This record gives sequence, C-alpha cells and structure tokens, in this order.
Amino acid sequence: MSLHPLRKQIEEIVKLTDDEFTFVLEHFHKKVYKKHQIVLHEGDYAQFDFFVIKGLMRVTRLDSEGKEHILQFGMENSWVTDGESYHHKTASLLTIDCLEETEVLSLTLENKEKLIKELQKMQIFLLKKTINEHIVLQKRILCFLSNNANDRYHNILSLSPSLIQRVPKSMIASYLGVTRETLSRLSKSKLKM
Amino acid sequence: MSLHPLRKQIEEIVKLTDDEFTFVLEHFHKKVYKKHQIVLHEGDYAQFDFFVIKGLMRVTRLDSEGKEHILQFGMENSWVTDGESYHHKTASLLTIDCLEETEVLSLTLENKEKLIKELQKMQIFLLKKTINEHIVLQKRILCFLSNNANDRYHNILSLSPSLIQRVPKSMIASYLGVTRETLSRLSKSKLKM
DNA sequence: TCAAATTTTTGACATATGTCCTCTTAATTG
DNA sequence: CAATTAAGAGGACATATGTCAAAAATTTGA
Repeated sequence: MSLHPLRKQIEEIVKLTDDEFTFVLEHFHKKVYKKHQIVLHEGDYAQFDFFVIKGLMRVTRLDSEGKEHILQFGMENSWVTDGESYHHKTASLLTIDCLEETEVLSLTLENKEKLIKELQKMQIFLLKKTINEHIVLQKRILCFLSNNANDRYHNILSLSPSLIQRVPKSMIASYLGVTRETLSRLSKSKLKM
Repeated sequence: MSLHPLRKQIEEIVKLTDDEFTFVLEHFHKKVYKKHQIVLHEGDYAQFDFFVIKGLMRVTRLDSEGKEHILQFGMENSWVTDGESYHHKTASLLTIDCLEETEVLSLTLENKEKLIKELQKMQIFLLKKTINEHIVLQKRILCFLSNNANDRYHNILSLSPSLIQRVPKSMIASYLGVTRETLSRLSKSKLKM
C-alpha cells in the first residue's frame, strides 16, 4: 500500500498519525489543470501554494525586453507558487503554467496559517522544507557564479535527468540563462571532453 | 531608548514581552571577531548561525579552478551561516570571514531548536524570516536570468548603496559573477545612459 | 608623511554567448 | 492522415565578457 505523496514528504521530517494526515489534507483542495493552462497570471495575486501530485508546472518571468525566463520547474512532489505574491499579497510578477496535464493540492494562505496554528508539527515541517528550498536556491546561485553555460547544463543533467526528458531543450536553456542556440552548441562541446 | 537590533527584527514579525526577549537572548552568545578573521573554514562544520550586530561578514566559495566567488555579504541585521552545513551537519563548502571588525550574536543549532520548542513565537519568526530570505534569493536568480552584468550592477547599486561604500569593487564584481575588469568597464557604459 | 601594498583602470586580444537566419525533423492537432 | 506548429541544428556575424599585462589611483601602516 503506497503512502500519499504529500504524507510521504511530510513524514520525511515529522511523523503523523492517520488522523493527523486526514486533518492536514482537509486544508487542501485537489485540482486538475490542463496542459498549457495558466494557473497564475502576471499581475494577479497568488492565491495558492501548489503541491504537485502528478504533472509538471513552470514558473516564468517576462523581462523588460519581453523575453521569458524560467525560474522554476515543478515536477511531482514539488511546491509551486510565487512566494512574494502569496505571502505578501502583492501583484505577481511571475506567471505559472502547466507543461503537462497537472494534478495538484492547492493551499490558500489562510488555510496554511490555520494549519500551522492547529498542528504544531506542520509548522516544523514547513520551516524545514523552506530551509531546504533555501539551500537549493543558494546552490543555484553558486552555479551561476562559478560555472559557464556548459557546466550549468551538465549540472542540471546530473541533478534532474528526468526533467530533460520531459521539457524541450529551449526551456532548459531558459532555466539556465542562455539562448537555445547556445545550449544546442554545448551538447557538442560536451562530447569533446 | 533604542531597541536591541535583534529584538527590532523579531518584532517586525511577532511581538515579544521584555521577559520573552531576555529569554531569547539567553540562547545566543555575543562574540567579536577581528577584521580578516575567518569564522568558518571550508571543510569544517558550521556550528553557528550568526546575527550581525555591527560589522560586515562575507560568505565565499572556491570553485574548481581556485577562483573565489562571493555568495553573500552580511551587514548589520543580517543572518549569516552555511545553511546546508549548519542544518545537515555536513562539511562546509563555504568560507565565512569578516571584512571589518564584526560583532555578532551566535546561535548553535541545539539552541535554535530548544528556542523554537520553548517559544512558539520564535518558530513563527524563523519561518517568516526564512520565507523572506527565500524571496530575496529568487530575485537574485531572476537577476542572473534576465540581466547582463551592467544591469545587475545597477540593481545592486540601488538595492544596497551602502554596501558599495564598504567593500572594494572587486568584491562587488565577485558577488555579481563578473571579473573586476568587466565591472570597471561597466561604470563607463553606465554614464552614457 | 612617505613608502609599500592594495585596488582600480586601461589596452590588446581571446573566448563565450547572443542574434538573426535558414533548413530539417519531430510533434501536435483538427 | 494531412496540415500546421514547434523543436533542434547550424552558419555567419555581433556583442559581451574573460584573460593577461601594465599603468594609475587609492589606501594602509610604519
């Protein structure tokens, strides 16, 4: 019998009883979005934090020249939102859409705050989860600081090999901060090594 | 009468009584480090999370070619540590040193965990603080994705004008991910605009 | 205050990456 | 299945950034 993916993630940090997990789940809403569906438009307020059960989401930002940059991919077991808009209730600068049909559990800020008040364990979980995400972001910054495009590409190849199978290389390029042409040429120089 | 800087930061998120703040402070140790002193060596375990009262710290990483990259500056009211080493008790890949004589309050992981168990408000503070730091890191990543060196430089100029006064430009260059020569040339192209 | 050390600037050139374009192939959809 | 769209590769050239060496400016310390 397989554990619910959300429960599995929570229990990597704090153990829950069946009743507690049922209680947790009551704060979420299950939703299914279609491929290409936009779940957060730039300028809107991010109402939800999404836990991805199945599928693939993408968080993007348009720059001043109209170019799109990918800040994050959200695969199974990832959490996806615009943190600034969600927590500070401001207009979002980001867009979130689905690259595949995507099933999520959505959590409003209200329900998140209710949940952490009612169940102390969830506050511990959220703190540790946020700390772990912080570590991941720091590593991504270090990757920008100390690696060229080729190294960043190989880095993501080894960190998320499955992602490369699921999204076009032009999106990987956007995530890495290079053009698709540059990425296309890197695949060669890699072979030389 | 001026509020203790740590208390001020905490109370931007949760209110504390005098007794509560005294209790919080008991979990910290005050330390003063000399200019150039290294407070975390690469390979060591990060024993402390530092809250900077006065002075300036720097978090760096050596890449595979021996080049140094600056991940973070920690001025007054900043928190500085290697999160991965501190929370996962692993050997640090980072080095932390002081660019000025620096006075800090240091917090061991043990004391942090004691504190959040004993005082629920501190858990809320730490969660919100971590969320805010997360937002800052995401913005830095977006800055790498969508801006060239010139724009990144002007970005930090407007975000942290005081930092520019306190550290050599070569360190700003390292923080921005460019060479000092490139940064030096940018200061010109800026004037053209 | 002066000499030494550090930091910044500059030049000449090399390399990495971006831009615009075309062509081919693969994927999607009606 | 056919028609359309999207993705990937590649050429030719432009621009941004890095490298190395040296000079100029600034800071530091005796």
